[in-house]
Amino acid sequence: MLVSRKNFVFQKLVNTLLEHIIKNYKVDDSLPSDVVLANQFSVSRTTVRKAVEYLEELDILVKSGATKTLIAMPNSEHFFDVSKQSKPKEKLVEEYFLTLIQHGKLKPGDKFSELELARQSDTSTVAVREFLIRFSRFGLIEKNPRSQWKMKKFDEAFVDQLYEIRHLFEMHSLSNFIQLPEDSEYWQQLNDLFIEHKNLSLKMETCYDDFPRLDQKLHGLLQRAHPNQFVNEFYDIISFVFHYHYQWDRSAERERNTLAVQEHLDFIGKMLMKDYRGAAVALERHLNTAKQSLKDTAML
Amino acid sequence: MLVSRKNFVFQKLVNTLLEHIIKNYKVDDSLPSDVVLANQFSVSRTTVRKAVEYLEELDILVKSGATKTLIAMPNSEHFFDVSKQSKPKEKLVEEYFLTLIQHGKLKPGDKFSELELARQSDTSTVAVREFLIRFSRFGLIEKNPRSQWKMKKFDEAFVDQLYEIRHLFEMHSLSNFIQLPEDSEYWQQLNDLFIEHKNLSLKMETCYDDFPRLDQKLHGLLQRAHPNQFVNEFYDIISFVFHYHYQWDRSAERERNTLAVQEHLDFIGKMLMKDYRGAAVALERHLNTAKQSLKDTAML
DNA sequence: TTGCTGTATTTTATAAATAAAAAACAGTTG
DNA sequence: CAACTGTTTTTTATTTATAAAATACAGCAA
Repeated sequence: MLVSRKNFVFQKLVNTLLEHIIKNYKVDDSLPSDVVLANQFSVSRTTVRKAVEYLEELDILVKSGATKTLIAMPNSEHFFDVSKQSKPKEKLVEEYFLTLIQHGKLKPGDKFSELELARQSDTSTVAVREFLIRFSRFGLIEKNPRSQWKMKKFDEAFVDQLYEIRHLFEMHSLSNFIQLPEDSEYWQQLNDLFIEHKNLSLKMETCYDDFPRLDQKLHGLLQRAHPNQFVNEFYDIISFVFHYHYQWDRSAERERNTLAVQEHLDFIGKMLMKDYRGAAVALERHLNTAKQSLKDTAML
Repeated sequence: MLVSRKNFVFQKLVNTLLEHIIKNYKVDDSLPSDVVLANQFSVSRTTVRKAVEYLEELDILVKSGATKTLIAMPNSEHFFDVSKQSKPKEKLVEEYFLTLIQHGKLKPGDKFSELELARQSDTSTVAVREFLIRFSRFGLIEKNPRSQWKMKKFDEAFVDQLYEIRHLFEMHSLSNFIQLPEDSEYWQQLNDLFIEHKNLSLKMETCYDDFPRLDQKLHGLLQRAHPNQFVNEFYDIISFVFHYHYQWDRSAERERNTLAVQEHLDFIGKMLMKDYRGAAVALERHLNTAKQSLKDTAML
């Protein structure tokens, strides 16, 4: 099972090179130098050379000194079958791990082993380890040396602290947004978003699961208007925790989202009317609802 | 050079066990069961067994079935020499890496290799890798697959965003502190801290490098009064970045700290007088000074 | 010079092997 | 049956080996 040690970068380069040739060259044309190709496709020259060598073997081009002359157009046979190539390790682990969580196989307090994860997700322990270290910044898992990883229990203090920061950040974003000049493009975008919310609220019966997208969009807009990498990173945590807990309790999802859309509408509406105080109150109410509903779900 | 693969946990347990015996037992006493010992010293029973076996070899105790009888008191010869045991890998890497940074060997924009770091710090690439991943949450390093790590360049936007959050958090901490009941112990602690600042300000000529400790203490106090893990983590970043940049420019350190102490005094003083507005203004001023001085140093 | 090729060296990613430690299992005894 | 011991199985930590890719070096030609 040496699949993962295969020369991915090489194969991918060959494929892009073939495509590139088909699109931009014809027989008898000559290709740019190694260095140019390496820069163009963001790989090292070593890889370019190997790929060119390979194309020579395929009788697609001939190389003599500095010139690479195209002698035949590539066809579909020449491409590497990339479909069977599994995704990047990191993605594999992540997907598998999140699936476990979403299916409730890993609940707060549970322990799990790196080795097991590696086997199940068809990756190496190293990949697993690196993912878990990265993931641990969400504050949902922890480990002691020589001992297994453990899902942290999710106590009320955690939720309170999380929402305390969220409150702080969103109020801050709000106050920044309000100060945007009248002719800023973001006001238009906010208006569009208001309409999107309005539309969704009309067909809430069927499309209630479309809300998270809008929620994401609203946050994205506020972030673009006044970017801050720390706020952004924090929001990753928020939205993960959010998913983490709602994934296995969809019971009240429609009601939850219906309410949330209404609160968003209220909030955005007040903003559009430049009613800062009103918007702040609406936001406050929204955050409180969200916090409470998270608690209700998580602390059963 | 198999040093690092040695049985650290085992040796440490033997030593603590010997100490424990000297302190609490005498010849002919019998020791508790494996399980009890394992729990008491937070190791697995496997390790306890190996340690007990080892003590038997040393003729310190005899085991027959369930009873472990002490037959001789341990002496200093029996202890493992723990001094030659290098610290935990993680610490080693961390120290070496931070030293590099502090000596200006790694400046923004520089690249460095895991292998090199592993060699220099006398650890494995795995340990290095794990440290770097963990460290990357500070946002000071980054890497692309198959490529080396790189010190991020430290632009003005980063400082602005950092201080934007700091501003938000510290104002929040302030407003929380002000709301503490009159008889809260924290007011007393704040008062003590005020006096400490006052004392330091008198001998600033010589003890100016004592300021960071007080700064840390002030933050610690605010955090204890109203704990929030996210704020805390963020402050780690702040203080790291702070060190990262001042370490190689101590030129104006005394003036910087003298000013900072004055600003702290102003700030704490206003708090003690319950002058919320005044304290907020003082804090604002302090943060601006800090930000500006960081920029002056970092953006040379 | 500059920009290229060919070759050699380094480094990262990955696998496989193994020691140390933890955890699970199976009896035994009071 | 509860608590223990002796034994076996798993798991983590660490090292070593190697393929893939990136980088550095040396020399050549315009």
